[in-house]
Amino acid sequence: MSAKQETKSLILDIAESAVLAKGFEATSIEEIAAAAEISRSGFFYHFKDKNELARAMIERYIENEDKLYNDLFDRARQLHDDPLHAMLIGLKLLAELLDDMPNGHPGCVIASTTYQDRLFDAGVRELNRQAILGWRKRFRGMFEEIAEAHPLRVEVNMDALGDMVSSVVEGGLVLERALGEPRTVSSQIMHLRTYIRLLFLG
Amino acid sequence: MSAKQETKSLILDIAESAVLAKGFEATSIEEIAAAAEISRSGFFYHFKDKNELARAMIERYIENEDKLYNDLFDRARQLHDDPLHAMLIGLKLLAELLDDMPNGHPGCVIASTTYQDRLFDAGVRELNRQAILGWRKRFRGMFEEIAEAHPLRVEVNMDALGDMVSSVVEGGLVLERALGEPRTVSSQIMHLRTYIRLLFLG
DNA sequence: TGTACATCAGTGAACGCGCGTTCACTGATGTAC
DNA sequence: TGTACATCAGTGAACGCGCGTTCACTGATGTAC
Repeated sequence: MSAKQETKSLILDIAESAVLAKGFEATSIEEIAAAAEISRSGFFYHFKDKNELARAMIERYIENEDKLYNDLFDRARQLHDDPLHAMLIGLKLLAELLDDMPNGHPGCVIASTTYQDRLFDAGVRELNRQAILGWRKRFRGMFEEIAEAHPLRVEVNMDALGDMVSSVVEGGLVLERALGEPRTVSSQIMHLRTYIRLLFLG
Repeated sequence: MSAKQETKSLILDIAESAVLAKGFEATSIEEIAAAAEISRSGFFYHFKDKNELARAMIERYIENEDKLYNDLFDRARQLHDDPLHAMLIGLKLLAELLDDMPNGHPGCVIASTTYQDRLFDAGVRELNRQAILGWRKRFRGMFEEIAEAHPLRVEVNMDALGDMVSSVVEGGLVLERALGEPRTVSSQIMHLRTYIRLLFLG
């Protein structure tokens, strides 16, 4: 990575953690620049305005999460041939990964920006929407594959079942932050895991 | 309600919907005052500063939610004697209530302020924490009562099960806002309902 | 290898604007006698 | 019932500050010949 891209990436790191702590509007370019050890005008060499920072930050967050899910469920699939057990292993790995974060998970950029969406243009809102829809599609596909091997014991809404993974993570993160209890998200994921097991195995 | 309290309540209504749309920092006293048809200094007759507005807004939100849960699960209990079926009815009523909101649920004040918690003092953060702990206690108690009549078929973390109601609502609201699909939260609640049924009845 | 020029990754000062908050004041309503 | 005073629910002007953004400029590094 070039020096330029390292600075840009540093700016995005700083911005992300500040936005998760205070929200986008309350995060000033001054404080980001200071933390990155450049001047305020140096910031504008990397981003033409604050909205472009938001877009870059969200795009990067979505890419990182996608990669995390890819790696994690690929690995789970290598550990077990059956799609249901691979899913159960994947959820356990996800719970462990979230537990291993020293100060708890810092929060989700999508949740934060969604709760401030009138600050952003339609492009940013569409980015968030597509991210959630992408995860719905990913997990819905996995659940459909599971249902072929293990017929569902009750009728359920498959889109909503696909959404459930994102929903449990988002809900768990809100509670984890509000409570200050580090293992909150992972406990919620373990309940989701129990639900999946009961749904397909009884 | 006195004219004074009506104005105060109007200010809180306006502030709540603005905060849910843009976040607290981006919501100016000027815009709140304008919408309430008073002057900026008129606002300060009702609240000594912006932080006091936040506290009042959050306190009122928690009281309203508590009352909603009280009414809803009291009514469910009147409809069925068995605590499990009362819970299942309560969750169905909750899902219907959320579906009946014309433009989708506007979002949760606790989630919004929790994702901006560095803006507020420790008192406000403690308020949010106690709200979540209160709901944990409420639902954990209900699940324990259910477990006496219907022994659990798998071992689960009861605190996390109590948290699940809040978590599903919070997660569903994030998705509902991000997607712009009105029935998202209620679908998640229906999955929670199926889980509860499977957990206690199989 | 030396030199001229271009590009890169910024700096520093200045801008106009909107923000939260204060303060002296005010007209309408309520209360005491 | 009339009047004096107090309280209520605000107003309007002013304040200092920090914000996002612009712009002319700069020293270090890269490239062409």
